[in-house]
Amino acid sequence: MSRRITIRDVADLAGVSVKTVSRVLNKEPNVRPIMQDKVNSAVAQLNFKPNPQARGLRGNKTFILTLLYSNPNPDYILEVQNGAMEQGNAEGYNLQIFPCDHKNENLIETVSSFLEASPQDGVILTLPLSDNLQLIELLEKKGIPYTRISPFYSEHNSPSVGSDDQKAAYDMTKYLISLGHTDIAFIKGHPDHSDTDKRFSGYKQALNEYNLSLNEEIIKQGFFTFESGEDCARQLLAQKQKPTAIFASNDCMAAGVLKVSKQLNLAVPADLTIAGYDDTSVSQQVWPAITTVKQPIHLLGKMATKKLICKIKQKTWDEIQSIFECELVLRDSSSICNSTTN
Amino acid sequence: MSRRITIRDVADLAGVSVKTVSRVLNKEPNVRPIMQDKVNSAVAQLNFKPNPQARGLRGNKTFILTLLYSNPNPDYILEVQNGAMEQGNAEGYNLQIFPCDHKNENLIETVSSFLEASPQDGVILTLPLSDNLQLIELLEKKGIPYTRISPFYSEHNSPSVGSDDQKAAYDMTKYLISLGHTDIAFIKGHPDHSDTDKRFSGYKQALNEYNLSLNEEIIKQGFFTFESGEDCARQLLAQKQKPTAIFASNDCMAAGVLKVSKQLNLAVPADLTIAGYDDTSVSQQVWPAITTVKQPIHLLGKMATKKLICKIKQKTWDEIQSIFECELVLRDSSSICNSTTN
DNA sequence: TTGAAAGCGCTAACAA
DNA sequence: TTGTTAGCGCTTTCAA
Repeated sequence: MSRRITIRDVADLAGVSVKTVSRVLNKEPNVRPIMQDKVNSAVAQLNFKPNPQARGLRGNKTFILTLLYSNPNPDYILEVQNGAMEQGNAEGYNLQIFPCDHKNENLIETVSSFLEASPQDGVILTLPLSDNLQLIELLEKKGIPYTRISPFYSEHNSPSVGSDDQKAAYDMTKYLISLGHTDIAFIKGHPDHSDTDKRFSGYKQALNEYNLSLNEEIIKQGFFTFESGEDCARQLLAQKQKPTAIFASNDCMAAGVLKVSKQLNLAVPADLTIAGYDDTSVSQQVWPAITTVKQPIHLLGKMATKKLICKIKQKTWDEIQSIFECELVLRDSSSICNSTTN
Repeated sequence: MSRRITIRDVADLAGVSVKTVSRVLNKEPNVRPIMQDKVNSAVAQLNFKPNPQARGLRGNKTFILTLLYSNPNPDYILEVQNGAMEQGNAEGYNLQIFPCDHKNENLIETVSSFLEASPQDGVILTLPLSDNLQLIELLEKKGIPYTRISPFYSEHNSPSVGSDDQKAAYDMTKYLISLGHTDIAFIKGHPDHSDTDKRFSGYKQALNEYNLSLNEEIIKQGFFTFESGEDCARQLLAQKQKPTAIFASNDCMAAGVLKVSKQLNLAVPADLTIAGYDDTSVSQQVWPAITTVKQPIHLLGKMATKKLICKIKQKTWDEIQSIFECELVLRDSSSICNSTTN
């Protein structure tokens, strides 16, 4: 391994002072174009890359962003990671991850000690951490810039991005209604996730708009797990008047519903229409493939990172909260209602 | 935000020199216990955390490990990440991720420029990157310590960890044979992944041991994707003499097989036994749930990290390559062979 | 517009 | 065994 190229080497080669090189590298004003050219060509010639640690030490920066998450859905997390990476790298930041367990009693302590021990320029929070008030308080207290993905609470006036879950759930419900379904069951997500409420609201909104009454008997509390989907499906499909469609708040639970339907010899979609949410791989890999909602997860990761970097650089952004549209992905688990009662 | 606590504050409070504090922090020898106590209590009192950037700048270290991957399987990657995090954090390292695309023509350049721009102490490689000779050469040339997860090639004598894929595939095949199956089809994985060969070898080994002939007609080339599983299944199940069992090299493909079976009105497992590999979430969320092989992925991530840190610290490790056992996960997609021809 | 010098927080080399 | 000093590679301050 050869000796590291430093800013001094560049300065010597370009015949300028180190400060001038620094100015050019950091795009500071007040450098004559001639100087800039000299520096740039020296940089290129030596393939010089400034040492982030040295830059950080002096400027109290790290060029590291941390993604904090506690989410059992690998498809979701990986897509957020990819989006965050893409944007971060484009702007010269690296991405550090810190998976944690939101049910852990010592969460705050754990995160706090992590943040102290490993400095970073900013933090990205995903659900359900986005809504963890203690965590937000901690970040505020420490003065660490952060953005949140899909938060429910917006008191803190911190930048956030999200997708329009309510509208998507509304659209999906409307679609189910358009297929002729009137007994549309709903399986809610985990009460700790704020998504849960938004999706449920969209469902209610659509029913309301079409003058369908809200039937508490066909609204079940799930927990975003496959098993909870099964449980709810068993309850729903054991009722005298079975729903003709079940809208589950995520794909895992929808897959659970599909399993139970098959066990009960119900044909999907002929006897029962199923809809999920998230467009995770399982929704494509079961049969029939599940009709679902696709969130722009990659984009959320990207934009959260973009906003975070703006905040770090003290630049302003038009909107504190940006909401992106989801899209319906129609697959084979949904069809026109065949029920004789309708 | 208050001023950062530095080693000087600790030294002042403890009434010693900064070097003594440094010695205690780094567990260097030749410090009297009395001094150690003084320093430790000052550290605790001030809640002092050394600045990794400053330590790194001086010692040419970063305390950052990078996980390099290019793998379409989120369950796998996230589990590796978690394992690597767990071990890394325990030893004072942070984990940076760098997802890349192994099919990208500029992969080497991309990684190279990433490595130059963002210094780290070591790199962990997962498949298929573990077998990318150019990448390995790059790391060797730059003198960056690395470990590989599940590599096939071991020329480079670098530490690696892996699971015993051949044995697991052998065990699974033997299990299928024990159920009375003799026409056991095999769907191979992507030719770029070295896992593919190991799994196929295990299959062949078992057939051989039980004097079952290798029938090329029921061995198909898949690509680890759901669609390739479907394609292979369609070919296999269109043959005059259908296999009674299909062993797919991963769960995605097994899910594809399951879908096709259902489309063809074959009952699983009554008419067809299906086995997968990887124990990803999809294997549990389809119905019937798929019999599969569980790799100790979390452990692989952990051990790869542990070995990497040893290498960084120039400590030795007994074995250059550690192999861990997989386990069979028997679910509902496999049963005793009912075929009348047997 | 440019440069010299100081210093970010820590550790290595050396001195006491 | 302990302390002093220099310096890692960069940016900031201030002077030219």
